[in-house]
Amino acid sequence: MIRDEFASLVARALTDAQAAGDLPAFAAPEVELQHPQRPEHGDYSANLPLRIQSLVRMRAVEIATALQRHLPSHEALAEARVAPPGFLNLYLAPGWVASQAAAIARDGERFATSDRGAGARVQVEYVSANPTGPLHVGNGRGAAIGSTLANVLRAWGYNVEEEYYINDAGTQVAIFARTLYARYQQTFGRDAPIPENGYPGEYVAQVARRIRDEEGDRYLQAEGDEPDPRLGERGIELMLEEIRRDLEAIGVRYSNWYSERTLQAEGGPYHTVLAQMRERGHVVEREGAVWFASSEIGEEKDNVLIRSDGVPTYFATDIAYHFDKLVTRRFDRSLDIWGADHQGHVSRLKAAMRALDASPDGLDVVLYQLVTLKRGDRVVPLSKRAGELVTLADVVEEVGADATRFFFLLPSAGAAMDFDLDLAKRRSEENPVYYVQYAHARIRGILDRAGEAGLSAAGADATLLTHDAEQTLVRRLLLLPEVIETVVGELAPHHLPHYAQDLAQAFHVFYTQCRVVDEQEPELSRARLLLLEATRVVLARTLGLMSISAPDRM
RNA sequence: GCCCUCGUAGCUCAGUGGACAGAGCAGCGGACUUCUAAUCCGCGGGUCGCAGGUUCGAAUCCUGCCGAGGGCGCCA
Repeated sequence: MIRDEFASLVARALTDAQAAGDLPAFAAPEVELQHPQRPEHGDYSANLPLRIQSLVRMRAVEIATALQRHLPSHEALAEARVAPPGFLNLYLAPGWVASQAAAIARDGERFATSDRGAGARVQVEYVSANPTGPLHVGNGRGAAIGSTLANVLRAWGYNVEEEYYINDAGTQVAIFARTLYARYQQTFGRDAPIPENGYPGEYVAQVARRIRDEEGDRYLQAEGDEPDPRLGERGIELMLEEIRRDLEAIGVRYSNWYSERTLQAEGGPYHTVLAQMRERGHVVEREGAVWFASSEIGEEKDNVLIRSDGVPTYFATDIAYHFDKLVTRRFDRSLDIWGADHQGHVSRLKAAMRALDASPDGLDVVLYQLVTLKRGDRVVPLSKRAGELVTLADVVEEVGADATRFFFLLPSAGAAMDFDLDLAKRRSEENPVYYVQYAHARIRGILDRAGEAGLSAAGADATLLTHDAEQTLVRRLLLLPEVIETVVGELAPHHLPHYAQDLAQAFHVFYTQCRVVDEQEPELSRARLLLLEATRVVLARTLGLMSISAPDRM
C-alpha cells in the first residue's frame, strides 16, 4: 500500500543523506507515517526529524530539509515540504490518485486483500455461551467482534476457523437439567418446584412444553426419582438449536462446534493434560482438591483444577481445550473473544500453557467490556438467571440484524457500551448503518440510470477525476488497506464502522457536487462511472467484512 | 484491601507521543424543476475526571487521588 511505499522512500532518503554526509551515521528508528489532521499538511507526514533531533544534535527543520533533498522520486509523490517544527509532509500526485480509481475498480473483490497472513492457521473462538439459556445482548457483542475479526483475518491471508465451544458439562448444565425436569413435570400437573439456584426464566418451561408435545412422557420418572439424564441432553440440544438460529440471524456461522464433554472422554485432552501437568510437577493436592501450583510460576495464586467433590473446574477443562487447539490441532494462533468478566482467567490460562510448553504466545484474548442494555433511562437487567430478560433475538427483531451488528462494532472492545433500545428503534432511519448502506444503494441507482442512458465506464479516462470531491473520495478509498492492517494488528474491529462512515460521507459529498450521468459530457461521465464502481466495491467490501448487507436499493 | 478496564461536546463514541482535539445524534438556520432529501451546507457547543511529573511536544507515557464497571483458591 502507498503508505508503506512512502515510508520506504523516507527511509531511503535517510540512508542516502547519511551516505552523502548530510546527516551523521546512527541507528535510525523505523519510519512511521501518519495522516495529518489538516489537509494543507499533506497526505502523509513523517515526524522522524523531530524524533531523532536529540540523537543527531541538529535542528529538526534541518534534518527534514536534508531528507527532502535526498527523497527519491515516485509516480505517486507530487512533492515533499518541510514544515516547522520539523515535519516532512508528503503530497500525493492528483494524477496518480485519479488513476487509482481505475486500479481499484479493476481489482474488484480482490482490493484490500493481502497475503500477509501467509496462510497461518488461526482459530477464532467467540460467544461460546452456556447452552442453558438464550443468547443475551452481551453475547451479541462478542459475536459481532469475533465474526468481524475472523472476516478481516481471512482477508489478510490467514487460514481462519471459527469455533463455538459448548459448555455442555459441569454445574450449570446439571442445574439446567434439574430445572428442566421440574418444568417438564409441571406440564404433567405435578407440583414440582424449581430447584434452588435453578433457572427461573420462562424459556425453560417453553422447552419443557416442546419436549412434552414432541416426545410425550418418555422422560417422566416415578415421583421423587432422579431425572432421566437424556432429558437434560435433549434440552441442551434444543437450546443450542436456538442459539445457532439466533447467531445465523446476525450472519454468524461457525466452522466447528466443539463439545466440552468430548474433552473429558476416556483418553481425551483433559486426561492427557492433567497427566502432563502432574508429570511436570505443577499439581498439588490440598484440602481435598487438586490444584494447579501456578503461584510457583509467577501467578498470584494457585487455582483449583479438580474440586473436592471430584468434578473438574471450568479452568481445568479450558486448559485442556486450549492445549487441544494449540498442540493437538496445531493452530498457529488461538484467538478468544471473552467478556470482561473473564479477565482474571487470562493470565492463569497463559500460565497453564507455559507450564505445558503449549506456545502461550499463540494465545490471544480480546476482552470486551459488558453491554448495558437500556430502554430510555431504565437499565434492563441482562442476567440469564433473572426472570425477565431481553435476548439477542429480541434486539435483532427490534433493531434489525445490520444495525445490531453495526452498533456492537462501533465502540472499541475495551469500552463499556450502552445499548439504548428506544434510541436505536426511534432513530432507526437515522442510524449510521443506513447512512452507509444508502451510499451503496445510491451508487446502484446511478449505475442503473447510466445503463439506461447507454453509458458505461468502458474506456474511461481516469485522469479527468480532478474535482476536489473526486480526489477526496479516491483518497478515502485508498485507506481501506490501512484500516484493515490496523484492525488485524490491534485486533480492534471498531475501526471498520468508523471508516465506513467516513467513506460514505465522502461519497455523499461527491454525489451532491458532481453529476455523474450527463449526456453532454460523455467522457467525464465515463470517468465518474469508473469512480462509482471503485467506490461501490470498497463500500461493499467494508460492509461485507462486518457481515452487513450492501443493499441495491433502499 | 489488591488486580484489570474505562473516564474526551448535552447524549453515544473515535482519536492513545505530534501541528489549531473529531464524528454521529440532539439543538438552531439554510438547500429538492436536476442520477434516491435515509442526502448536502452552515452555526453554536470541550478545565480531554483532578493534581503533579517525564518530553522539543501529553487527551495519549509515569505517579497519586476521585468516579464507573469487572475480577480476586473449589461458578462458568
